[in-house]
Amino acid sequence: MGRRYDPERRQRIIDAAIRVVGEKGIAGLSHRTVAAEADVPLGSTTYHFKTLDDLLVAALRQANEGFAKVIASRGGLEDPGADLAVELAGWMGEWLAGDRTGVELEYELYLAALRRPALRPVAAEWARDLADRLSCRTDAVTARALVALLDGICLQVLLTEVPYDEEYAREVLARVIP
Amino acid sequence: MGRRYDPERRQRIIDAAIRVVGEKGIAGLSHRTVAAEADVPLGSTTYHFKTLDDLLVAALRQANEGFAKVIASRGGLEDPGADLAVELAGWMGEWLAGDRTGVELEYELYLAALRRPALRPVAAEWARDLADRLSCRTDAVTARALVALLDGICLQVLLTEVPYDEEYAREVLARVIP
DNA sequence: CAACGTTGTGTACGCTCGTACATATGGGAT
DNA sequence: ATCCCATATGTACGAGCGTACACAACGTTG
Repeated sequence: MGRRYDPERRQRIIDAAIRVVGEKGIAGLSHRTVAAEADVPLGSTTYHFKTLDDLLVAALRQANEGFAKVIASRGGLEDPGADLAVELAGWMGEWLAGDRTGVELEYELYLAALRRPALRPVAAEWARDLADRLSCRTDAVTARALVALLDGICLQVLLTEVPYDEEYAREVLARVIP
Repeated sequence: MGRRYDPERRQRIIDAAIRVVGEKGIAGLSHRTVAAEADVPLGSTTYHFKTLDDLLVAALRQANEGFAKVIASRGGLEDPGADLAVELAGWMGEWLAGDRTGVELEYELYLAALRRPALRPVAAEWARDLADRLSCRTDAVTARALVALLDGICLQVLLTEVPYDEEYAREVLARVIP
């Protein structure tokens, strides 16, 4: 038979799932579509991931890791001298101005936790990680509030197609920081 | 043949769609499931709503109207003497403590706009309406920021299963209000 | 080298789905 | 009274779905 003992098979399936969700959304994700995208037979996807939720958990976790890497590479928010509101607003603008598919992918996976309890631990982990990262620069309550506000602002842009206004974001973020 | 000339047929289909989404989520919505829930034949749903997006638009719009009514009935946020942050935090706590199905329904319909452009105008309308309502009590920038923060706080509660902390909400909402 | 268990593969079953379409019905225009 | 057309209905088709399962390949272990 065909290719055997492919140790990265599982990883390639996750990558394919992320591409599929990015292109067609979670609604377009099925064992068959990932199989086709990853160029593996159907049985291979059902073997590695018994349910689609399992696959989604793996995909969301990997997407989060990629996102964390992007943050880290961009200075990492560690400079205690810089203005945090300015930094966050700039970073959000950069993110929203970039590849829209990637942004939608992240948020779709994140928001899917609303109806899929299996994804909630991963979503919670992600929110906590970001808050922890901000905690180096401010207190815990403010960090949580900043995460909430960032999410809310991003959602307004994504859901209502109102263009991102960096000055507005800077202004309201600054108000939350004591 | 069976029942004819049912002028409320369309409305009953929308009501059924809302019930279906509330119980099984958008993923469980189909012409067939709505037809069964509304007790009408399959052809009736496809006749009144050519696509599921059409049906979702109608459902989201109706859900928004119901929500607006709830706000209006609860004092309406019009009293200029009351503390706005306290009012909003209390109202959010009441909403999140109530029927979880209803809360999830609202947010699922709202967030679905991320991947369904057809829903975006309705989502935008809803966000604008709420901001307008708040504008009686504060300036436009603050109103928008409050909507974003409310959304972000609700999402944290819904996605991560962290219990709602009204005191925290009051505190950070107050910071946004100049 | 033989038995075994993990990993990979192909296929088929039963189900639900959106869609199309032929047909029926009766209110309103003429 | 007659015709037209929006409304309503039932059925059938093809596609895609999750799942199950028998079988193939090969590293590991004894």
